[in-house]
Amino acid sequence: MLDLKRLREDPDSVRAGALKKCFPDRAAAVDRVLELDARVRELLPRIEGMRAEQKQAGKQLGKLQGAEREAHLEGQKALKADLQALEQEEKQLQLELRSQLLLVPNLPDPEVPEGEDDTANVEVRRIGEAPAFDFEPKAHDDLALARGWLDVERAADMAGSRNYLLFGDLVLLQDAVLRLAIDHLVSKGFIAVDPPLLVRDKIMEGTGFFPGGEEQTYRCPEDGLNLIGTAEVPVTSIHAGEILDEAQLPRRYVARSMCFRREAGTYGKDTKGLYRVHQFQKVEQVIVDVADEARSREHHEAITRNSEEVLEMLGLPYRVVAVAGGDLGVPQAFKYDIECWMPSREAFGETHSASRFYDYQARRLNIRYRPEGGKKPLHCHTLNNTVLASPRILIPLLEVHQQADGTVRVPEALRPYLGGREVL
RNA sequence: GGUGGGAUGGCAGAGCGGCUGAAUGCGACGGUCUUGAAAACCGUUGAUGGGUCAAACCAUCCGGGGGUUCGAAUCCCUCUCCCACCGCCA
Repeated sequence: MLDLKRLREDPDSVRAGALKKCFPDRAAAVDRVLELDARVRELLPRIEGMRAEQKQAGKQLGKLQGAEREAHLEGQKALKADLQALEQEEKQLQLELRSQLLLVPNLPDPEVPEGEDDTANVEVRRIGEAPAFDFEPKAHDDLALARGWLDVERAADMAGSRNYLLFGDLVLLQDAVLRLAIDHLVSKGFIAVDPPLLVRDKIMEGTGFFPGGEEQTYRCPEDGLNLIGTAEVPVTSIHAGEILDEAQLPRRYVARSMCFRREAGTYGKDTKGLYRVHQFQKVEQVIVDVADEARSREHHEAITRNSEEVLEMLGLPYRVVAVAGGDLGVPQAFKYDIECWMPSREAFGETHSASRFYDYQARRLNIRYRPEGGKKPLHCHTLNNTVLASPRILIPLLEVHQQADGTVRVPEALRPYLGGREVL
């Protein structure tokens, strides 16, 4: 969430930010927050004054005896009743204030492209060439089906649409590519994490997915738990409520996890193949560091590069785009998507998403650090990026490296993970 | 699932219902000493909100929520988590 002080001092830019992100109703939350805040600030001094009085008088009461004590007691009881009424009102206001504040989106950075949706995204760079085939290339699912690597019909029978069964070498390939991704990040000093996949509501709220993302989430209300849609959620929350030493920062984590998404409201969209599915595996990188915008920006470039390096090792052509305001989520300040070339689509398809948040998530999760010199704790900055998500990455991997006979070339970097095999 | 014990400041760990925002130790920070460092010694050191140019000052916070009381870290209820043992089971 945003700093209430900042919102108080500069509501216009917060409102403008929400509009740039195409959240008009959330821009309205800004006004609700201001109104509630004003009422709290009017009420609070009165309550504090009364409490001070109660405290003082109470201390004297402890020393009094007899009739004097009785008289005093009456006054205290009356004060208590008045105070309780005001406190009740204040509590209500604070609850409402917080829930409205949670709705206010993070401010988009100035360089976020204007625009309503992903058609306004701006290409930053393009690496690699779309492959030219001297035969009729297959789509990944047709290829996989022909090789007995994929079955969507039986998967749908047991689990509904947008599910899949993978078999044989494709399973091994998937494992290889995920492991390559982890190893690459570990070699850069990231700490490998295996996080919980079911998390509490407040963790979903802390990372900015709730309120708003409930529809996209598989929920277990009996237990108050939710299946994560990305390891960003548990990993960013590792240090929730803590005050870290500056010397411990930055924290760099890389997590491999299963991810679950309901994909509500996407009926009929991307129904073919393995592009949009309900469960998938993802290797995700997360950084928690000091509250320094310049450093956040450096980290953002670095984590984007990390993922690009993996794509380059895999021999996949891709481009990086700066995501437009209307395509940004509530908590992000800026986001790069990496899109891989997918021959069957004759287009780039999103495979990665690198975001920086500044202190927006850290404020919600209350992740702080103590700056060198023992000064006041500050809220950290957080960032994250996909390293690799499968089965989506299998789309370009199969399609780009396919051969005329239906086999698939294994990129050199992957061979050690597949027993040295050059072709699948 | 059952029973018992526990949750206090960055960490460890005390705490008769009013004199406790909290002893003590560690750590951190500042200083003395030293060529420099270590050790030793002295001092400072919780968070949040309000307030102030900055202070002073005021309020709140002892796992979360609720209650008893004029007054709660301290008593009661409840939830969560941790630890131990029993039962059950991958």
